[in-house]
Amino acid sequence: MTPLLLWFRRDLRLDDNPMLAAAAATGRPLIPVFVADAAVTGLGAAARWRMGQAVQSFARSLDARGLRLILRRGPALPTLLALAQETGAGGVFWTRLYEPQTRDRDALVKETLRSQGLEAQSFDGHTLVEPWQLSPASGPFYKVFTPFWKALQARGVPSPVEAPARLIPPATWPGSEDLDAWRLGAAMNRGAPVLARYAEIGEAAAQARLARFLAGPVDRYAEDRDHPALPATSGLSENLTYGEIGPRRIWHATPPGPGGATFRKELAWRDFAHHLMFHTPHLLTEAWRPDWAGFPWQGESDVAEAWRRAQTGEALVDAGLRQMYVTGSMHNRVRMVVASFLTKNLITHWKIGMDWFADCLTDWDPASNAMGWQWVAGSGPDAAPYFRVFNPETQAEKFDKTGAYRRMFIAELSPEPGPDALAWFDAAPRSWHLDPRASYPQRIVTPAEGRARALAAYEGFRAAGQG
DNA sequence: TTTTGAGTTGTTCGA
DNA sequence: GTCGAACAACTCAAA
Repeated sequence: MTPLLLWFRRDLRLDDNPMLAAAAATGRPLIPVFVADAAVTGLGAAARWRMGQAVQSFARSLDARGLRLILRRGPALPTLLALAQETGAGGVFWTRLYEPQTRDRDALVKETLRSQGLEAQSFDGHTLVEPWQLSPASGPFYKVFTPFWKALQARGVPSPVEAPARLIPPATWPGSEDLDAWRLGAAMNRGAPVLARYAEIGEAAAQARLARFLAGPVDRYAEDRDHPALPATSGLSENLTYGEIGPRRIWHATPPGPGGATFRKELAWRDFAHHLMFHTPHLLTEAWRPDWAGFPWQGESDVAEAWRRAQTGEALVDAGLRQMYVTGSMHNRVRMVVASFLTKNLITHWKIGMDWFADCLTDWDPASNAMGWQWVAGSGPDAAPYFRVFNPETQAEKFDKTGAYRRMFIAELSPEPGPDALAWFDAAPRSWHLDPRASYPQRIVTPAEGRARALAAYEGFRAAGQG
């Protein structure tokens, strides 16, 4: 009975973890390991900080079950091979992920381990269903959400598996590195203590979040989810990102009725993004529609910088960008508004916006973000038509009528700014020279100008016979 | 094989 | 204030 290495990546949970359940069922000693390779060190600042928190929390919950999380730095393959040698492990188990680089890495790991006589087994559980399990009769994968959604419901979502009752430790533990020495939060500078006020870290916190959502907000989810000042959403994307909770656990916990159904649909969107990324990996890096490759997006500019610094003078846009900088998250509706503003009103490349999201979001997920940005920009699957330009004023009037959300995050708009608005001045770089007493900036572009600019750009592109 | 209905999230304008 | 149409044309999925 040689030990098994459990290579944890984004499945940092005991519950609803098919890999862990399968490993426990073997009755063999288990050695959990987390490897900080380029997939970790290459994360954006906020996500890297948050990953460190997730790892720390998971290490504690393994401790409580008599196991340890062994930490190692370096490229995954040699690190795992060395650890297997060191511990006499007979194999490695892990939960599958679907980014192209990750798939390449994991395929090589699997092949190499097996060629050296070690077991290598991967498991599902990161998504509701595997990206290849749903397909239309007419082709290999879905390109439109609604048929995907119908097919998902028809197929059904596997039940979550319970946390294993018994986990067997090895006779001796290999050495582990020190998480603090990895300095995963280093790039956050002043932002880390601010983010820490908002983050809800670890499996227990994720379960509590789900329970809180199910105890109230879910019933009004369909009506309230678009209003960013309301506590109407689950906030679980942060935890799903690190696998602190499993999507199948969430799916099966939600009630029937319109609130639950609308919420499950959002979970299905997460799966749809993974489905698209799996079948068309260029979703992450290039215009998904090839005919959009030549669209005249602007690159870096003063207006792009003003957008990042939440100084566009458009209150709903700035509020969203400040919410993201301060809390590591942004309300879904506002994500669309800020993305539309950047890509359409400012004709700036969606990758510039996506890169900023990657740096700021604690719920950063490449599939969901690439799909979302390309959807807004018009270059993506099932994309918004070019004439669909969000008017930030109209959106604010519709979804933040009282201005509560805008005042919540913009100190200059409130005589007595609250803690969320002030937090931005604590978190943002000193080099931005921010002053809470300064007056709120003028608009860098009015909604009318922005709309005209966007429509003209798209019209020109179409007239040039490319769009 | 061909046909047909449908497609996350909007805005504006004019009746 | 409310409502429907226009804003394009195309691709996708399923019958």
